[in-house]
Amino acid sequence: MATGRTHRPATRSRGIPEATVARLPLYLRALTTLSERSVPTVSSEELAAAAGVNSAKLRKDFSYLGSYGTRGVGYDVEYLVYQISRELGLTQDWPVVIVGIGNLGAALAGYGGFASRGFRVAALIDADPAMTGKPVAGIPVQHSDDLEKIIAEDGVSIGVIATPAGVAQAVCDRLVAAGVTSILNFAPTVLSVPDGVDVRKVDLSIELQILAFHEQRKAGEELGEEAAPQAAAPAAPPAATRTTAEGGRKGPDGDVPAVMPA
Amino acid sequence: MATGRTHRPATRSRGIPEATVARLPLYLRALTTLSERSVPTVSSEELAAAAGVNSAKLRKDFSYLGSYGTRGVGYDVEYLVYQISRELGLTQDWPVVIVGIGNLGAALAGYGGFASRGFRVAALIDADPAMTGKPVAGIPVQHSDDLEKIIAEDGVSIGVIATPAGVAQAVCDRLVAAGVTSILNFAPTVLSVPDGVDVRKVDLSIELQILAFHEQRKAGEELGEEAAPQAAAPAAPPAATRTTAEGGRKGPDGDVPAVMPA
DNA sequence: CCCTGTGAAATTGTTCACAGCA
DNA sequence: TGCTGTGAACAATTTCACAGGG
Repeated sequence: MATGRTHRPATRSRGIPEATVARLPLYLRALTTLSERSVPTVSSEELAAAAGVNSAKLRKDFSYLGSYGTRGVGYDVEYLVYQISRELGLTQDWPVVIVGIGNLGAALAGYGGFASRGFRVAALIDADPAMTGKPVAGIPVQHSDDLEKIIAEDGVSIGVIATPAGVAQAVCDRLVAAGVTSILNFAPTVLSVPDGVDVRKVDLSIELQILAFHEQRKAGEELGEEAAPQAAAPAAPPAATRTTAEGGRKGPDGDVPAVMPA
Repeated sequence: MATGRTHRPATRSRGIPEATVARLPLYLRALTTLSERSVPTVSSEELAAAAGVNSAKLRKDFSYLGSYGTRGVGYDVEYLVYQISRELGLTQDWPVVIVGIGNLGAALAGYGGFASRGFRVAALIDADPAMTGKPVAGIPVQHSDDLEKIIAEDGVSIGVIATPAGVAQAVCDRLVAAGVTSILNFAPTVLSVPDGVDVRKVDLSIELQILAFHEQRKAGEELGEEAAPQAAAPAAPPAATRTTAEGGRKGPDGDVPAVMPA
């Protein structure tokens, strides 16, 4: 992902599959809920249901962490909460800076899920001088001139970018230069970072587009596909006439359910 | 994903791999940028770099859509923008409702990426009567009592949930009952929906936890793993003594780099 | 006998490498 | 000659199904 950074070259460390890592927080949340309800143990079936996955997958995932269950019984909730937390590194404190305190940055600053799981908002940073000193979610906003100093002083290694797309790469570069090695990017841009820096992206518009794709499919299945099969293709194909693409393989409707609107 | 809904039972439709669908918006964004700069054509190499993927993957992805490139030349930017937009269903208008107008909901309402790509914010809905009528991002907030009416009148099929976790399932149920078939969920809960309804989740805290995992790994590689290998496990393991898990397989440090702190 | 842990099979996704067209 | 399109090799992930401990 990101741009640099292949996978995890040498040092495959322990080798917990990435897909499993991505689900651990899900399990942890479900377990936390059970813990609050003082449920002592869960079966893989129950926990899987609560986390929205299937039980075989859950058991396989847990098998990468070790044998933490009891056959015939299930998993001890408290113990598992601890093990997963430790595996995820949540038993330690992670100071985080949020850069770009617009609506989104403010929402993130006030998001309970941050504080609850070992993450501490060390600083809110914004380039607008008018924001400086203004408290957001109880934390005073600092000016971006001090970014490097703040990161160094607090030993911040995780940065959240909630700025406009235009400045995201510049902010990213400064964060990385100052020592940040993990970035959560909300700006709709591809960030390029040196090897060793992790970037995760959250992109609202992409998620919606994926939904639209499936939504369109649903509509096309019920009826016989309609919704403007092709109003008017903006530019014609590359060079030559449309011949190639039209007959070449798929084209606008290669093998859709095909019913022909009218 | 979600809770119900297996994969896409019968009607495999055209069969564009899910992983490819998830990348199409990425390509589209890169292409749009090129289009704005009036670049006429791109090679798979260039486009891949702009989208942050490798070129073989990009070509393979495009091959599922059809043969839209020209050998020896590359892809026509405008034409490809159109083809991908159509494939994603962005050539039609998608009215969207956002439920829960807190900081996050407001950020979403004002997010440019929504309006720009065929998505139209049809309504903002909140349960707080004090919010009703108040304009957010230029759109007046409506009360959740009218949710069903709004959805029916505007023919909304995509809903965004930005409410507190506690009410997310209830909101989801109402949306689905009213006819919404795609949901983008920002609340930290697993939503359960009937078959045929798609749910995508965006979870800030999960992303951070994944970053923390990798961050921890990095720290553990440089030094010889430290950071409190296990301060004090909260509850002991299930029943019996720790024997099983400790010697059984992995336990707290099964095969970590192992250097022993002190 | 219930429920975990896990090999092995099935599926999905990625990368390679090159044939072939413009 | 340059770059797409794609079979085939490879890798990751999911699912099955069942051995085996409590």
